[in-house]
Amino acid sequence: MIRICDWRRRHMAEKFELPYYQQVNADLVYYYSGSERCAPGHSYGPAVRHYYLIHYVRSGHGIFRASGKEHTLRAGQIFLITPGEVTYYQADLDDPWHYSWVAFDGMEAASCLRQVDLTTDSPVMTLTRHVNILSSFDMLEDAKKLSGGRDLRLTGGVYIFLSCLLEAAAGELAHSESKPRELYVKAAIEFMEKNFSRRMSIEELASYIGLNRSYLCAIFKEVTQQSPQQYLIRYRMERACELLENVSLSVGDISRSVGYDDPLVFSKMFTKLKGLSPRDYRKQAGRT
DNA sequence: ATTCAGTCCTTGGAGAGCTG
DNA sequence: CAGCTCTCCAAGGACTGAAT
Repeated sequence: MIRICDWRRRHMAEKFELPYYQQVNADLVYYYSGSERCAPGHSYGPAVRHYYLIHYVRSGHGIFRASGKEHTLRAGQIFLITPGEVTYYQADLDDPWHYSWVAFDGMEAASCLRQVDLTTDSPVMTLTRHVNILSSFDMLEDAKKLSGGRDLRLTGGVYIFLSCLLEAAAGELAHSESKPRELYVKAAIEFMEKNFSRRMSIEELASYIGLNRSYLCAIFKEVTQQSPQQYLIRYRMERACELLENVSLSVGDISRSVGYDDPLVFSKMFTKLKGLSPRDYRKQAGRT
């Protein structure tokens, strides 16, 4: 869901307990963006942000400190600042960086960033392949000049920027030499955990990853000691157990919520894995 | 609504072969 | 040679219709 934002609403939101994006139910919210050719030694922090902030190094060098680690960065690299984290960054004295940034937040922000493996523990990403990151920054700059539809265009710009990152990450994945199997499996798990609530085939999963189905099954089992199907079923049943605690949902409702159109098939699978039927599970949990 | 049986479809895994 | 695709086939999961 896209909602229009402006500084007034954000200001009002800060008066309440929930973050702004949660109050407006927004998946992604644009905060600000820009770019700068830094002077030698120019620095920021140590400081804390309450939103996500991504910098893309266009040229030059600099350092980024977060979570007790220092990263030396060069052109083509990205660094992420996560909400609540104390960070510090500084341009190189001899070859100061020129970078662009975009700040955003929202309920889907963390999920999107996880998909490209940008997290608090892994805040740096190197882009070795050509991507449209620069044009997405240009688009954000153009959007700022609009008189009508500015906020919508800026929010769209955040989506485009993140899609460029995903595109880049996919390119890195395809060309990565560091344990690509684990990366494929990780991507497969993320796909399953996002789509478990609908009908999904392993063929579709393999197609999404860009691998042959048989080969994906082989490496998935090699890494996780279980097949993709087994992983998906177990994940669905764990989610079903959580849903069974909500007595207002029927077994049929839960069945459909975890990707089984047919409650009978769901019940059979649940009984097989958990040793008792969904109804008995709910009874045993004392939630009848 | 539930159960059952028959059928169809999907999956996992093995092995051969291709490619850079 | 590693990484991957393609093909094949057995097993079992999913679906459907009939019976209760």
